[in-house]
Amino acid sequence: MTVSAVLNAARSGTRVSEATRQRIIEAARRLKYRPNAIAQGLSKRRMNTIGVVCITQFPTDINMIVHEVLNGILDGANTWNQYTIVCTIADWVQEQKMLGMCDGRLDGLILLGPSLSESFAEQLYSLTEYVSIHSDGPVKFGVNMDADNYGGAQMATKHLISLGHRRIAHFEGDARYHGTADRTCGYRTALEEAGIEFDPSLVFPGSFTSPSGFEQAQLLMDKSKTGSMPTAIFCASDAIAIGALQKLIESGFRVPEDISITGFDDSLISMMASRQITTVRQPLHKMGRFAVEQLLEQIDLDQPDHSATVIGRDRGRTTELLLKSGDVVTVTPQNDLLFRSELVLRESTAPPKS
Amino acid sequence: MTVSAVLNAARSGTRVSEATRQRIIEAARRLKYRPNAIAQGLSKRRMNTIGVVCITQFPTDINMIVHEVLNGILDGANTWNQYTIVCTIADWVQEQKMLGMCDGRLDGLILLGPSLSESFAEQLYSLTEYVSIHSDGPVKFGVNMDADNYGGAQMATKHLISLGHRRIAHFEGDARYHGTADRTCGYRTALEEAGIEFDPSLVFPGSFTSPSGFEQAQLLMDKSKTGSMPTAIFCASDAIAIGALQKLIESGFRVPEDISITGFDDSLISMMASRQITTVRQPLHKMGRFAVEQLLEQIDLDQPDHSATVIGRDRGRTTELLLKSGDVVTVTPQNDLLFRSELVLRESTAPPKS
DNA sequence: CTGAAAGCGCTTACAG
DNA sequence: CTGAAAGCGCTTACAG
Repeated sequence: MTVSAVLNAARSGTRVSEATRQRIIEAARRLKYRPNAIAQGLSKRRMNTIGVVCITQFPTDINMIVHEVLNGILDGANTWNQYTIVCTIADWVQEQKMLGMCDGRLDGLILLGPSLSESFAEQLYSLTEYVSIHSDGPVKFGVNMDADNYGGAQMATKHLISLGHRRIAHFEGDARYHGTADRTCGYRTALEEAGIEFDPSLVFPGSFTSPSGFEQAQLLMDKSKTGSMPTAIFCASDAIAIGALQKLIESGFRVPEDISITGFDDSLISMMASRQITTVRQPLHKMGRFAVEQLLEQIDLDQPDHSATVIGRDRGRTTELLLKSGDVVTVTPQNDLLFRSELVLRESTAPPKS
Repeated sequence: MTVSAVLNAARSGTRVSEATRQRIIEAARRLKYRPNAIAQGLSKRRMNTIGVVCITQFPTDINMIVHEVLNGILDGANTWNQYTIVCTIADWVQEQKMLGMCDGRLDGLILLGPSLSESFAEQLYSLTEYVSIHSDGPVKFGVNMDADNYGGAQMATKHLISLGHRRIAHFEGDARYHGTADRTCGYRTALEEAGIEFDPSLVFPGSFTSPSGFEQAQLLMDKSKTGSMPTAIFCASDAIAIGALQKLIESGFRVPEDISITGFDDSLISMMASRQITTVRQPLHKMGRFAVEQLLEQIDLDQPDHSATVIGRDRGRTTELLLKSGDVVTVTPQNDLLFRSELVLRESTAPPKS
């Protein structure tokens, strides 16, 4: 008991005489004593470990989003002295694997891009605290973080309009992700605000990959054989933009001279395409970092220092929070935390050819 | 005891009557019993967890190497039913953090691109088993994995020579990494085998980043103002190649028409440059996967199935192993495991102009 | 100020 | 075949 009290200097509940304290410290040094975290964990029911679950990243996938968020999480884990167990699953249907992790080895879970049924969400919540980022849909029993997809899409589209574009296509991402609809919605709003009629035939469904962008560009060109091509495309991800860019350049279009392209994400890949992509920045690193803070707060409910303060309300429907990091997030009625998006101007957009 | 025997079906040491077994299974189901991994770990001194240590990946870094290896490790962990604790450090001088992880929570460590002093290697080894990938130097008390840097560099250079190039520059990576010298050596051997005199003034030191490649290209052009430019560059990494490519294109050179460029790694970024980069493939995913197998074998020394069989020896200096995965690796006298490199032809190389 | 005792939830000889 | 007992290495009331 005395040894425990001395070595966990933090717990200063008990008072120990200086002589005993020194004797213990000296003995510990001499014996090279190293506390066993498993025994501590068993006793304290706290491992200072968070779990991260994400879909297996295929080696051929250029999508860096998950890794950028993961970097943020690892960064947050470092500053909050937490260990991180990273677990990849092939599919969100592998629910047993997630339940299996909750066997005492971790204190909470961060889910990256999950797709959870409500019943599973409840089951998981009975075992552990969790938060998610980029959830497919509303997340029950936990907080979900995302970028402001609506606002970001609106900004990107407005930017194209301000350059003089009137016919602007939209290449969508995976339909199951609810951010996809938000982005389409933001695009549509920007058009309508500018008095441009929304044309559903300019919206192309797809997925968040560059092959998808490639195909969507092909479809767009096929469709435009009879009429005229749009002068700009708002792509729902950087990967889509890169696929579209490649296809269009192959087909003899110049970007941005003949056609402007914007992406979404500001993933690292947006810098590396043959034309650097104008895009909407999601603060992926910050989102990962904050997920750790948020999760820790859910775990230690007693912890007094809230990571955010309310700074505004919008007709009671959304709430603006100021995070300790200085970032502002919006809480939606569905309890999603939305991080501000930001337009990043690069080479792939320009005014249309007169 | 009986419950334990029944629930760990694996341990069939003790025989239990079918009636008791059913009673136990039924009770477990009814109570939703879930074994506590921490208690198991405390008792068995095995957490089925491996630790991975790597340097913090900065958000702005396009270097995907660590993530590709990590994907391989996570893949291997999945197939071998291990959990993975990922820990980033700012610098390999943060030795306390690595020692601190070895508190019972993990059974072994994989170090990614470490730079260890011999004394620290010994200290670490006293606490846990470990393996490393891309170590800066020879690794004591553990196995290090790497690609065949010498052979890969030789292949890349030979390829350029076979296209007709005679003046070939080499942009080196970080000098502290011992693969750098191997690559320069392979480059030199290829030249000499082709009867081309090695010209030290064509070798440019640097680091494995695209800004480095950018600078090295600048230096090369500065140097060549008086004489003539080489017609090809063998870059020690894809990131270097991408930086060089960008600088050269900016400066009015066409790639590969005016100058050929090869990279090294076959990182995902090599596909995404404005000209797809001809490069040397390191099997990063496989290396990560195998690191898990190798580590597990070191941990469970009793485990009978060796992951490799000896298939050849070279004058007693190196040994060829055939892995269960079908891959062939070479064991060097320093006990490094070298994976075969492979030339990947893409757009950035072509015969010189006449 | 100090330490005996119980408990965290398992596993593993060992005795019946 | 079955279960009492000790042990894994800590922490935490609690009694002195």
